[in-house]
Amino acid sequence: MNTLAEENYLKAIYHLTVNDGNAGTNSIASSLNTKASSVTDMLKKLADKALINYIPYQGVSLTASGQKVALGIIRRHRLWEYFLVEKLNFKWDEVHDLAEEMEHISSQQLIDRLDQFMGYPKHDPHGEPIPDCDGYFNHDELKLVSAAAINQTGVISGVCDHSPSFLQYLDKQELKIGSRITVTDIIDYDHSVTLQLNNKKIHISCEVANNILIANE
Amino acid sequence: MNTLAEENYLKAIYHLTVNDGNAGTNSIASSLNTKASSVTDMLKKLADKALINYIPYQGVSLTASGQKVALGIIRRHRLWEYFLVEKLNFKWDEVHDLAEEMEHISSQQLIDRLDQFMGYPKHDPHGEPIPDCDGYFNHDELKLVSAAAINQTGVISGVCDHSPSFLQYLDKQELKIGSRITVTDIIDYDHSVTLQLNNKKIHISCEVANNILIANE
DNA sequence: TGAAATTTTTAGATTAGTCTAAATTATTTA
DNA sequence: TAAATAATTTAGACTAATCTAAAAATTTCA
Ligand SMILES: [Mn+2]
Ligand SMILES: [Mn+2]
Ligand SMILES: [Mn+2]
Ligand SMILES: [Mn+2]
Repeated sequence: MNTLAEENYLKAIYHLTVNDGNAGTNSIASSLNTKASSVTDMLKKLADKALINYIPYQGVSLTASGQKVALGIIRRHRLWEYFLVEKLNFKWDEVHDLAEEMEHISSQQLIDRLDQFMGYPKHDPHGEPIPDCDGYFNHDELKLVSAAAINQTGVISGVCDHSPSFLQYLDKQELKIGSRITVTDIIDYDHSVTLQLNNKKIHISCEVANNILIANE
Repeated sequence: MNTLAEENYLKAIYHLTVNDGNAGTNSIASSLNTKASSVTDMLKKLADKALINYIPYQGVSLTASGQKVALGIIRRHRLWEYFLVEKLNFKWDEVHDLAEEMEHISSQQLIDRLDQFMGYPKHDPHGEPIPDCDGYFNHDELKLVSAAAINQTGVISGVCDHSPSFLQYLDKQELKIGSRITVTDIIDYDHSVTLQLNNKKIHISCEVANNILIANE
């Protein structure tokens, strides 16, 4: 089995490489709040275990088995987040750090029964897809609000920033997963966006628009 | 906060001292499957943190704050065991090792909401009392079946041995928490015991009788 | 009560994970 | 294309937790 530190590295590498296939030592270090030299040490261990492809100075990618481990951790993280919100009434801005701890409980049986108990949810409280027990999940086609055209309508289906302060701001604006919004105006000057939500007009900054994902209908 | 190793030591010391107030280095070592020299090292750390009273060569006891920490860990352990059995349909012989991992997730809010979600259970699947958030619990007056007299009736309310093989044996005999039994015979030769359970007669060894607790009515 | 046995502590190593500082390699840019 | 800059690795050290072997203290009991 893998240690807690190894699991955290694998998950970080997964997130860093899921779009562009390669991650550098520095980017891993900053995403884990650690130092580049510590990362180098760990990369050697993960390479020895055949969980990553590592060429010194050239960065890393996950091997098939490393990806499988990473997706297992992400599955556990998202299922626990769902559990905390749906069963224990936590708010969506309160669950991430707790799930960071809970994701390391390694029993396969535990997680599969938790999944069953909750009715096999497909998305976590932030709209992220939950991998099934084989690591498969739907790659939803989502678009940033900041990339939408005027008059475009969509359903809020995800957020890029999971920080409590961002999520609390969305709560205050009543922008939540599942809300149907229409982009009614885009200000040229600062790229801020006006949305129609039910009977309400909401004006959000470019930065906020850049962190909300909508599904086209 | 305390490390995982520190928590395991505190819990072990609690269990070793709950009856007789003092625990020695060797008994702690054997209950944690570690070596006496490792225990001595850790005892110094715990004493520095004022969690135990430690006099070299004289054994240890928990301080008030050490006991509070230990009871918090035991509360978490037993609540997770209850959750696993009642919500996720694990059997009572399957949950202990998993709870050993889960008990170290430290969020107070998590555990209090879990407690509420389950309706504030008073006992875990093995009949052990669950401390409340302040560490209080009922000290049930229980008696070993091996200490009962002929014709005594009681309700199975706890087990001393939590090993899967013992619990599976009890399942096979249909002896479970809540079963009303009567001691109908005690064999002088080997101290084995005959029980009446519903319409059935069950004969158990002295060793088994020594690990079942009943509540007098 | 004083040796023998037992228990406990100390001394010295080891491993995982981390750090700072220095050296090395790769990339940028003038 | 050769400095300058940036990224990465190496060297050496530290902490927590563990181990084995040896020393010291305590307990047992002849
Ligand atoms: Mn999260
Ligand atoms: Mn999430
Ligand atoms: Mn248990
Ligand atoms: Mn139990």
